[in-house]
Amino acid sequence: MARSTVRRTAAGPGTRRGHRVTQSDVARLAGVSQAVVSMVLTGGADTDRRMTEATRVRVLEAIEQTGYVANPMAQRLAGGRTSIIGVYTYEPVFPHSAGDFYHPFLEGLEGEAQRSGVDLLLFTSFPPQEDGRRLGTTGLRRLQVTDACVLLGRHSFPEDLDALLREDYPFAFIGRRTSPSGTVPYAGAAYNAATREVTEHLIGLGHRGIALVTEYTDHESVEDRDRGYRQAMVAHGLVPVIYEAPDVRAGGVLEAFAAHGITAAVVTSDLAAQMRLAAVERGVRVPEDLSIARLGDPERADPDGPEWTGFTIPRTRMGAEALRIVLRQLAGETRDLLQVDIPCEVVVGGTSAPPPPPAG
Amino acid sequence: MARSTVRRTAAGPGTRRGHRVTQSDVARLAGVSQAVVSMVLTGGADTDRRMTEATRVRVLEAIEQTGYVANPMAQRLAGGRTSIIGVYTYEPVFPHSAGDFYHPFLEGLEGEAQRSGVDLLLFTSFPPQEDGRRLGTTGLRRLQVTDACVLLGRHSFPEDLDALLREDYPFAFIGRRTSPSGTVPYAGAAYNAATREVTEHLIGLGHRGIALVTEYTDHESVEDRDRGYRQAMVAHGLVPVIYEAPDVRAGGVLEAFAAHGITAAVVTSDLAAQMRLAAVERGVRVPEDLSIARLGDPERADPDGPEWTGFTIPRTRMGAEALRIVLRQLAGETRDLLQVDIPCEVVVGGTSAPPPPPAG
DNA sequence: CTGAAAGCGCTTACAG
DNA sequence: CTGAAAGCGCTTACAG
Repeated sequence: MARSTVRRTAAGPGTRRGHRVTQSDVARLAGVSQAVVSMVLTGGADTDRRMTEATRVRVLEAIEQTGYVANPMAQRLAGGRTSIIGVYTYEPVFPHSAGDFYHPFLEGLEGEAQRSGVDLLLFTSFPPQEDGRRLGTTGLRRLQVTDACVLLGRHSFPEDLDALLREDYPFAFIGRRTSPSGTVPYAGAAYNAATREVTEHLIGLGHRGIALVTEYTDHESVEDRDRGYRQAMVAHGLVPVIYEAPDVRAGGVLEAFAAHGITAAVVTSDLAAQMRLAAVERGVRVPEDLSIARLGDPERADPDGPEWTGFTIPRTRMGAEALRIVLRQLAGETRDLLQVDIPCEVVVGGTSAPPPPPAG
Repeated sequence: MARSTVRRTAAGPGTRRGHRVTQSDVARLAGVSQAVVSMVLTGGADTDRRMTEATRVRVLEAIEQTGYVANPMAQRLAGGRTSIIGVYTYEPVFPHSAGDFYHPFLEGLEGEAQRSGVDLLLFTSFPPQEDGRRLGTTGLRRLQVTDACVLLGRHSFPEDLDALLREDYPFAFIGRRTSPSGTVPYAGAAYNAATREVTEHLIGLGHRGIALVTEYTDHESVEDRDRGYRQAMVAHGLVPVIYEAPDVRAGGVLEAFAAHGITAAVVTSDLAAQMRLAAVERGVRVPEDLSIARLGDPERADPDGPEWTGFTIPRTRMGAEALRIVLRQLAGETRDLLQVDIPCEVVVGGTSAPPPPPAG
C-alpha cells in the first residue's frame, strides 16, 4: 500500500518507461532525506555514527518494501562505485577461429563476477584493426566509463600499457605484462616455474642435451619460459641451447639435434605438435629417440594427439584472479600486491622417456 | 595547445582520476554553449535547422581536437541513448559444462555489436538459482540500466516474459518465446519448416511409418518441431505417431517401432545419439533397418558420431539477429515486425535410407 | 532559430 | 551528529 503513494514530482525524460524506484522514493517512505538513504547504502565504516540505528532500520525497511535497486549509471556519474567492471579484449573472443583460447578466461571472469556481484561490460564496439585492435587515447577514454577494467589478448602493446599506467585507472591484464612506466597489474601463469620443473623432469630422466624451441617473439610469456629453462639447465651444469623460430616442419632442427647430441626438447605449445609430426615423418621416434615436452596446452584441443609431457595453463583461474585484482585495487590496495602468477599443472605424459643409449 | 587552456572550474568527485574531456570543454573551445555540443552530437533529422553549418563545423572540429568521447553513463541518465545493450543469460554461459550451447549465440552477438558499435553489458552478477536463475522484479530493475536487453537461456519463464512486456522495456529473446500478455520479440530458428522438410525427405525415401521422438517439455522449440512433423505427415496422408520422453536406452521404443511398422524416426537432438546407440546395441542397423533424423545439432560436438541426416541450428545468426531486433526497437519500430525465424540448414547424411523391404 | 535551465539518480563535501 | 546543496556529464523541454 505504501507503493501506491509514491509519486514522482517532476516527470523528467527518464520517467518514460515504467516508474523506477529511486532513493527519493525510499526516503519519502522512510521519512528521511534522500542523502540519508544514500549514506545507509554506501556509507563506509563510520556509517553507524552518522545516524541512529532506528533511522538505519527504517531506511532498510523502506528499501525492502519498495524493492529499490540502485542505478549504477547514476552511481558512477556521481563519482561512486558501480558494480560494473569493463572487459577489453584485443580481438573478438567468441569466434570459433579463436579456438579455445579465450573461453576459459571468460569462464573464470564470469564465475568470479557472479561471486563478487559485479556485472561485466564487454567493450565490443571497438572496430577491428589489423594485428589486433589497439586501445589508443579514444579507447582509453571509453574504458573509463567503468570503475576498472580487465584486459586480455594475445598481443602486448607497450603504448597502451603506458597510457593506462599514466591515467591511474584501475586495470589488470590476463597474462603477465611489463612496462618501463610502472608496475602492471596482472594475473599470469607461472611459466617460469613450470618450465623449470619440466626441464628438470627431463634432466631427471637422464637427458643432458636438452633444447628449448620457441617462436620468436619478445612476449612476456615466452621470456618466462626461456628463463625457467635456463635456470634448470644452469643449475645442473648443463648448457642451454635455444632454437628460436626454427622451421620445424622442414626437419633441419632434427638434424641439428642429432648433430649436437640433443635428446630432449622443451617446446612452446604451438610448435610441439608440429615438431612431433616432423619427427615421426623422419623416423625419429617420440619418446624413444627424442623426448618432447610441451610448454602449455594448445589453443585448440587436439583429441587425436598423444598424452603430452608438459604443463597446462590455468586459464580459468587467471580470468578469475584478474577480476579479483581490479576489485582489490578498487578497495584501495596498492599496485605492488597486484601481480599474481598462478601455478601451472605439470603433467608427465607419454612424450618423454630416458634418452636412448649413446650411439657407438 | 588548445588542450592546455581547458580547465575544469568545479572539481567534483568525478575528477579524481585524470581529466576526462566533457562537452563543456568542447563547447568552450568552440565558443558555444554545452547544450549546442550535445545537439550536434545527438540531434535528429532537424539538427541542420537548429544551428548554422558554421557552428556545426566548429563544434565538430573542437571534438576532433579534444578527442572528446561521450560518457554513456551520463547519456543514459539524462534519458538519452547509450550504446550499451544488456545481455541477460538464465545461467552462466561460459563454463565448459554448458558445452557449445551458448558460444555461437555469443559469437553472433559480439559480431553484430561490433558492426553496430554497441558495447554489451553482461549481467553476470545475478546469483545462481536452482533451475536457472529467474529475473524477478529486482532483476528486471537491474536490466533497466541499459537501453535494451537481449535474453538467452534454455528455459522459458512465463512470469518473466509477462513482467518484461508490462514494463515496455525493449528486449529480445534468442529462441522463440510466447506469452499470453503480448508479442514477444525474438530471433529464433525455423524449426517448423526444417522439421517438415526433414520429415518430407523421409517420406520421399519411401517411409510411411515415421515417428517423432521428443523430450517431454512444453518448450516453444519443441512445439515448433512437433508442428512441422505433423504438417508433413498429414499433408501426405500419414498418421503422426509421437513418442514423448521415452526411455530410449531401455529399448522399449525400438520394440514399439517394430510392432507398429515404424521405419524412420525424427528425433530431437539430445535423444538422437542415444537412440542410435540403443539401436546398434540391439542389432537394429541404422539406416538399413531404421532411419534416424536429428532435429538440431547437439550442444556438444560429437566427432565420433555419424554424419547425421537432420538440420543444424543457426545459432550465430540468431545471436546477431536478436541484437538487431532490440536495436530496431530502439529506433522506434513496432514490436510486430520483431519476430524472426531464421532458416535451419537441412543436411542429408548417412543416417537415412529407404525403408527395408516389408518382412514376410 | 538559438541558448540557458532543469532534471536524470546518485555521492560527498560542507554548512548547521 | 544530521540535513540540505552542489555536482557528476549528459538530453531535451522551454523560454527568448
